[in-house]
Amino acid sequence: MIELLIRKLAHSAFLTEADCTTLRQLNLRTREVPAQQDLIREDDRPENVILILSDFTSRYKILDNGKRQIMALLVPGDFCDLHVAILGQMDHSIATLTASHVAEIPRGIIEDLTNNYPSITRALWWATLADEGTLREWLVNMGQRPADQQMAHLFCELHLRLLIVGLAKPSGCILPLTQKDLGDVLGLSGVHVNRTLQDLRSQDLVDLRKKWLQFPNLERLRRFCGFSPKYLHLTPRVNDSSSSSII
Amino acid sequence: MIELLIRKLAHSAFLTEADCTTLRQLNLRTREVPAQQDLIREDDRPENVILILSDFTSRYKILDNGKRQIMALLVPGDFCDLHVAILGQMDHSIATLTASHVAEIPRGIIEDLTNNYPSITRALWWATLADEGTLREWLVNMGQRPADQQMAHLFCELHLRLLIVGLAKPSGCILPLTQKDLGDVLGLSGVHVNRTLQDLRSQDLVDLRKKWLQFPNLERLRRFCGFSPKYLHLTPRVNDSSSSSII
DNA sequence: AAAACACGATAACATTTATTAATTTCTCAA
DNA sequence: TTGAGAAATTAATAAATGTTATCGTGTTTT
Repeated sequence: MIELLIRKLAHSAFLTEADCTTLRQLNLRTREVPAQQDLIREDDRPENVILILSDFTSRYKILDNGKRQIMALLVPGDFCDLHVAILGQMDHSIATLTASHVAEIPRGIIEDLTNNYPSITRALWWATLADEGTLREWLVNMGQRPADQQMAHLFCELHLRLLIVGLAKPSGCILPLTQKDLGDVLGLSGVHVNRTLQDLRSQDLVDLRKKWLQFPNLERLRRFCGFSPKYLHLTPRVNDSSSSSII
Repeated sequence: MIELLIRKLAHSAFLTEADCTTLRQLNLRTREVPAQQDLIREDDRPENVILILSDFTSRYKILDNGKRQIMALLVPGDFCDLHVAILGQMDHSIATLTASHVAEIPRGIIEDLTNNYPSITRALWWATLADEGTLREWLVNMGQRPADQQMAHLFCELHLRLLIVGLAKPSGCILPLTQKDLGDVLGLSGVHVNRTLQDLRSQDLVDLRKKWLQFPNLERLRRFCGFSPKYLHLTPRVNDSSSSSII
């Protein structure tokens, strides 16, 4: 299971073979969490760091008026709360969208890693900073792109992030969100998500059915929404022919 | 000038008196930058860390279609790029909005601080993480709040951030942005910014004229937009009566 | 002082997106 | 297998926001 994390961090340009060995020796206890369950709640002071191992998880906030904004989608290999250690208190919640497997890593293990393995530390930093880049890109997406391009952009991003951890095909990937969930990610109503999805489909850009996202023509899709993955800060790995062509 | 930074970091709950002394001994070289000038450009690999000393600066991205999204407003006491050291390459640009004073801090000084002063290090971490919280809140703002509340929320945030560094009055603060700039922050057209501003004014919530933001009734404004500053992670300072009531 | 220019205000109109509600399809549990 | 609930679809209408264009005001430049 830790392989997911290794595959992801391999794109940071910092991880060495020795680091991989170190990580593989970690003994992770995994557990299954039902759908729509909070992993961490606003105001919590989490003691452990949670690593997502399967399915999708969301950072979200719910406003006084009952509206929900999803601020991040976490996919396998992502950490929930690597950064909260210092802050102490969560200013938002994290919940599964579907039933998921997660690992809880005691904070002590993380501290040991950051104290003794500088390149792993740098890789973890990199992961946090890539998350930040993603957050900024979502803001750009929401502020400046029309609904269809915005949605297409999100799909391109998720597809690439899943490719990196070996969980997508070149032609498509899973998308276990309801249209309402998607709306809460994009800041759109569920009805408009539906309309937009059909619009993308009619343009032969995206075909979403039964939680599977299919891209008839990925290149065209990326051009359509101006997707440029620079903000994910991926470093192509030299010794992996399959991933060198992804980006 | 470093006092600005100290005042800000004092809200992190980590800074000691000794830290303040350490910071005061830094010898900063400041320079003035004209309006609308890039401090850092996309793809740069900045060698120094830039600290804002006066006026407002923006993180932004420009899309293929020419639209600009401002992803952050930096106010005096904020760092531009504390985090890019590891990432290496900027995925966005930073530009002044009006003529500004900034200090360039050699990376070596930052490294010295983080190597030898753990509580300063934690305070710098805190600043980065508060930035992240702000970014998330902007996303919530854009996705779920109508234009008037969204704008009011931005004003409440800026006012509080300026209060912290001693640059605002309880009743208002400076806002050196054009309506177009505001639109690029909020994801609204310039025309709609104008409409919304008048709307807020007619509700006696905000009065913006000549770059000065006046709040006839701050409490009502905060209630109007559901402003809750938890996401800024401010720790009230015990020995400062003026700031303890701000939050 | 005059000219050029940026900014703000206003209006008319177009477009996008939200809301509500009704209907169908799908999924999952009994 | 069936029934109940969730999710997706569709349509009609309303509301929010964008676009374009014009005009006035103030500011900077010459």
